[in-house]
Amino acid sequence: MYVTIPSDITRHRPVSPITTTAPKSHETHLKAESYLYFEGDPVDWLYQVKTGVLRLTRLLEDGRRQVIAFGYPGDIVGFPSGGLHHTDCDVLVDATLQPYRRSALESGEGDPALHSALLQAALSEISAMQDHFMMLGRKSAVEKMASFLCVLADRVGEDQGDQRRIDLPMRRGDIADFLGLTTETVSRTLTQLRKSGVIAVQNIHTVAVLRPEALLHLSRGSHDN
Amino acid sequence: MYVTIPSDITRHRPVSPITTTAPKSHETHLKAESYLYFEGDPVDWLYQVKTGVLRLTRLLEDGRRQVIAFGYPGDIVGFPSGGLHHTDCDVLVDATLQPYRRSALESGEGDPALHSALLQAALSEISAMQDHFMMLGRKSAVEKMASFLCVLADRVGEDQGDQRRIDLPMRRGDIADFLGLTTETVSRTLTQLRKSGVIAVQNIHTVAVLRPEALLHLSRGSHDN
DNA sequence: CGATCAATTGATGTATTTCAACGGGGGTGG
DNA sequence: CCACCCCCGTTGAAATACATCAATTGATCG
Repeated sequence: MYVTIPSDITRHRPVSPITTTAPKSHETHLKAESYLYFEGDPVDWLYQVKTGVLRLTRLLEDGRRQVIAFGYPGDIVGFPSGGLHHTDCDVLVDATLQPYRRSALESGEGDPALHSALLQAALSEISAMQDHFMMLGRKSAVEKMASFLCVLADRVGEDQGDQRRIDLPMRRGDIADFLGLTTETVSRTLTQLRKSGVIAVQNIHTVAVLRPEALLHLSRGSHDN
Repeated sequence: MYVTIPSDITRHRPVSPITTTAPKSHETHLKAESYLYFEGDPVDWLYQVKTGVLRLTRLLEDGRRQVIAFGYPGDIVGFPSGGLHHTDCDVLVDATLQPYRRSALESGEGDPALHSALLQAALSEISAMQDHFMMLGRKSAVEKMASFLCVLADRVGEDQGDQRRIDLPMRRGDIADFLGLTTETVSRTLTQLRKSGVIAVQNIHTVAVLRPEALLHLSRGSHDN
């Protein structure tokens, strides 16, 4: 999951379960805290997230970290480059994964539909990452947080009465490393959004969106509230 | 071209001319200032840059801009998502392009080798963009500029005596929008690098790397110098 | 040669980081 | 079962990197 530009045009990229002849039997279950793969590992499988949440990270020698993406249901993780993984990937929330052979993407012999679906997923990935560039490079802290919450609300928010509830299984530091901020700034920005009545923080891992339009405006940088 | 992490392992991703049966006759020539495609255009062709430099940009409603990438020889541009282009692309330096049908990537009928090469290019793209995330989200201005110059020196630098000459055909504002900075900061950072003897600015569009190791250290954030 | 636009440099402002202290929630061990 | 502890999140105060605003220089072109 990347922070794409909220726009009614680019709406909802196909979070489709890849429909294919693949047998459901091979589904993999992983517990929180466990690692799916490490940077440098050879890629044998790609995975589509069915349930749960993954975290893809990249580390700098001096300890600085970038959370590349969160893996939410529908996302496909593990695209190889030079046959290798280029991030670490671990599990934030117990997850169910549908594995696909790397060869299904790269050679595609066997199941053309699957091959095509994986290819399209890779291409969507590129596009989504481009949006994410814009966010990392050009947006302020509030805009980043608002954008992040918008995307989450849209993708995995759950209706609760008339407001939308968002679960944040990751830690503040993960959000920070995802958005290019510090934990302190993430925290401050959340309280700021809370105090301005845009969201409510029900507990550390749950926020509710009280004024969706306001949140969207903030994500776009409309400072005219 | 993205700002990848300079590492002796990840060295030089295959900037290979796609070797295939494709006839050279179809090469396209484009003059500087001209546009190759716009955001929203349907994708019919992908292009491998043979000579020249392209600029891929994405615009925000309020005018903020992100330069997604520069297209240097070896790079492939125009990966579709949902069949559409998601950036604008125009020409910085007169360019020669080798076009490939979108179908060569997506259906691959006809030329399996070409299909595979384009797919691998897309996958490298994802990996390179992940490195770029790290740069945008976690690096300081000096680190960004140093990284940028390192990558350029490595990819398109030309030996000049014992130092390496880099051509910067783009404007300062382009570099800024690429690295998530302002033109002023780009300018100041360049003079800072110049005054510290790491580079020499021969003219607005040409810098020479005087101390490559120092530049590399700076790009990594080694502040002990 | 003057006009124009980009790049540089300076002065000032500010958003975010950094450093530091505090508090709360959850788990563990006594 | 309670107490303690540890980690994480929050909040505050101070520092700073970068942006913003503004003026000057420098290049390019008719």
